[in-house]
Amino acid sequence: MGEAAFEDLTARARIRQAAMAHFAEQGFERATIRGIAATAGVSPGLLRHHFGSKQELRDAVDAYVVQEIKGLSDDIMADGLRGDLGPSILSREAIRVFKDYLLRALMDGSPTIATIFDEMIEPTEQWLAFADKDRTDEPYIDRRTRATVVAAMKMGVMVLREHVSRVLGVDILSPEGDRQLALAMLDIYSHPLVSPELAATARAQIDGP
Amino acid sequence: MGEAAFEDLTARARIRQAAMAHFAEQGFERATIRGIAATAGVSPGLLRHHFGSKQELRDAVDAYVVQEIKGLSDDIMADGLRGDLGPSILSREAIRVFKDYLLRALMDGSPTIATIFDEMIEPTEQWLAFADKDRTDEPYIDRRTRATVVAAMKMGVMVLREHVSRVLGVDILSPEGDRQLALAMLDIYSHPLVSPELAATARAQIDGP
DNA sequence: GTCTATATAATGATAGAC
DNA sequence: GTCTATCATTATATAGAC
Repeated sequence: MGEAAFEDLTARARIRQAAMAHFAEQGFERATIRGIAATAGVSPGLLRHHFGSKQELRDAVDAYVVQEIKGLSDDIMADGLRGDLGPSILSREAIRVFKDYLLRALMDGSPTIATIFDEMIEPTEQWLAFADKDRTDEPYIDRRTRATVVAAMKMGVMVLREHVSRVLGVDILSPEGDRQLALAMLDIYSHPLVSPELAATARAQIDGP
Repeated sequence: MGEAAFEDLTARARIRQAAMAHFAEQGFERATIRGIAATAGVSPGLLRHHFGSKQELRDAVDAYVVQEIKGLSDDIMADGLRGDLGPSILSREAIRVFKDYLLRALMDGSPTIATIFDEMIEPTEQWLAFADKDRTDEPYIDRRTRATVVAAMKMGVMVLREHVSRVLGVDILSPEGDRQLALAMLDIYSHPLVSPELAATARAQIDGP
């Protein structure tokens, strides 16, 4: 799905696509049925005919996005929704809409979309298990907790992409920005940001009082 | 500011406080003038009298929040809005509202609030400068870029706090959740997540093709 | 399946009295 | 400074024609 020409889609699919774009760009509240219908090239009435209400339309889009995202490889999931996808059924532009929608929905608190975050934990945990092999000391915090935080860190950068892009002077969703971000994350992940001594001090401070 | 009893505040201040809470919880769009007025215990008309319009009210709250946040120590800034504040003019609950508002505004794209993110970069850069002393290899990416990403990572965890809290089973804004989060971040920061060899391979993959 | 037209509700904005 | 009452707009929801 997603590669067919917009005009070739059924009205129902066009409405869904248009809704996804509008919700992603403007958020659920600001997006209007009229605006979505206009983009889809249909009347507001037809929107109701197919989806019932704005909320139900949102639910439908949520379910669709979850279904499509879960169809993507675990690679992408583990990568925190950033990184090259290579050959995919989804065009690059379509991917961007999915990302945007997902990030927006994550903050709007959609229960359906929340499962996506949950499913990012597992691969991250496996990644940490691999990294833990090189450790000499025992982790003070269980792996699942650390995996959750790491997953949130990776996704959080995307959520704040507007600000990251502004400071860096390059859109991190562009090829060049994506490359810079990947290199920066790689560098950060492969080097400690806090020395063992400092960590011990800070830990004592947290646990102590 | 912020410690005075709500009822003791002037109507104007109560409106501002109520608006901050409503905007933070529901976002700018969903929040209503009537709702804010009700929380503030005033009429919708008085809201207009003092602030002119909903947008101007938002601008006023933005400016107020920026002013208050910037009054806090650089420690907190560098800490990415998490960590203990110790003795402060702001009560713990008030801090939470500030955090919530800030995080929401960061995503709603307020230019005024954006400056807060920008000012987090500098202390993060200094932190990285300190960490870089322990490095043997030369960073592939300039410090400012890495600082921006690290700052976004830290803040991103807070932005996604709803999901992090759900997975961990504890509100990361609660004392216990805050503690767990601090320990997890400390552990993550003080250990490489990617080995040098793997990093080199990945880097070649990014830069190569 | 698709449209037009209308009803209903909510909201931001406004005017004017006290 | 503060309120009540009202306007004008907009958006969703609905009904019914084609």
